[in-house]
Amino acid sequence: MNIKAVPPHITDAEWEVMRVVWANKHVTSKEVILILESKMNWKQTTVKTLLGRLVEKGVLDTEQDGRKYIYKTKFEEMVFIKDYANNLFQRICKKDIGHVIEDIIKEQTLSFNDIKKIEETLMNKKELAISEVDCQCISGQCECSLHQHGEKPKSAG
Amino acid sequence: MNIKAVPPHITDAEWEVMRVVWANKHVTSKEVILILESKMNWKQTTVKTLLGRLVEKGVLDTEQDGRKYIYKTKFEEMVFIKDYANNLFQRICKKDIGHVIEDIIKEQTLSFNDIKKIEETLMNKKELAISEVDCQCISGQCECSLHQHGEKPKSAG
DNA sequence: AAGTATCGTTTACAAGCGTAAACTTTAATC
DNA sequence: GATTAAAGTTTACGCTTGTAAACGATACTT
Repeated sequence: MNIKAVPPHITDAEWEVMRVVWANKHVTSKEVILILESKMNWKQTTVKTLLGRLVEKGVLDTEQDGRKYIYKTKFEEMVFIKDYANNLFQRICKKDIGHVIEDIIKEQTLSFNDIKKIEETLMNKKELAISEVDCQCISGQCECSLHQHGEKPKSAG
Repeated sequence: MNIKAVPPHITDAEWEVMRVVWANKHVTSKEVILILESKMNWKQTTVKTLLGRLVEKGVLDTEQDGRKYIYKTKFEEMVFIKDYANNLFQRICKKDIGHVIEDIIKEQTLSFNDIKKIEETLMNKKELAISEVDCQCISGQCECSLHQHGEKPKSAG
């Protein structure tokens, strides 16, 4: 019964470090320091602090190798990405999700192949589609309650 | 030359308050307090503090009405949603954006109509599609640099 | 063996955030 | 006009985050 584990929360600075860990199967602090030094302009100890916090939080595992550590992630990047995305969709009225997805598509750069893949995903999604998404906001936190039939008001002028 | 203004950063707690402001054209602190009291279990002053900080940050405008204020937003909800979404896409390799969008679609609940709209958006997007998205990561922060032709490695086993 | 370069660990410290008590002002009521 | 209730303002306080300096332990060098 694989409970979909919500990963620990990581901060922006920690995310930068994690990208290095994800891109390389395993890393040492030195490697992370070198990779991030120009992008982030961090002192060495800053990276070390962040690695330490990530270990504390249970995001990274360490394996000793002489006097140094090899750091490995315990969570795939996608877990954090999904968490971040879910976080966004939890802040909005469920009825608006489709609209937000449209907006994302308009905003981001996509290749022909990306589009093809998304189209396929959408085709499959039709099987699971419903006729109307249920707004799950509390009254007063979205506009749905202000009118009858679930549709959001277009121009409440 | 409408510069796309990045809105001030608002915190999670502030976002809860903003949802009330967005849902109602304008609100008083009392209204916000009433609307959020059961969901958030906040004391009255907590809401007042948050409203105060939002005004400080320039997210809300006030208009005095006797001894009380009428609060109005200076930014539409969509501005913050877009900002949040962009924030996500800035943390990942550009080549993965399509994949993440697919994932979002799989994960979220959508109506037939949502799907239809997204399909239309995708159709239009084809005009702007490119043959290959350029990874904009620095070397060491994504896997693209580990091989030749832009395609991400499937299973680097 | 002594010196030095490298790792990791501890401590630091200001700003931001969640959450609220205490205080002040002002409008409404008796 | 004095009292009270309702708004806003000030102060608070512990935790998190970004960013590091200082310190201690250890491995390589001479």
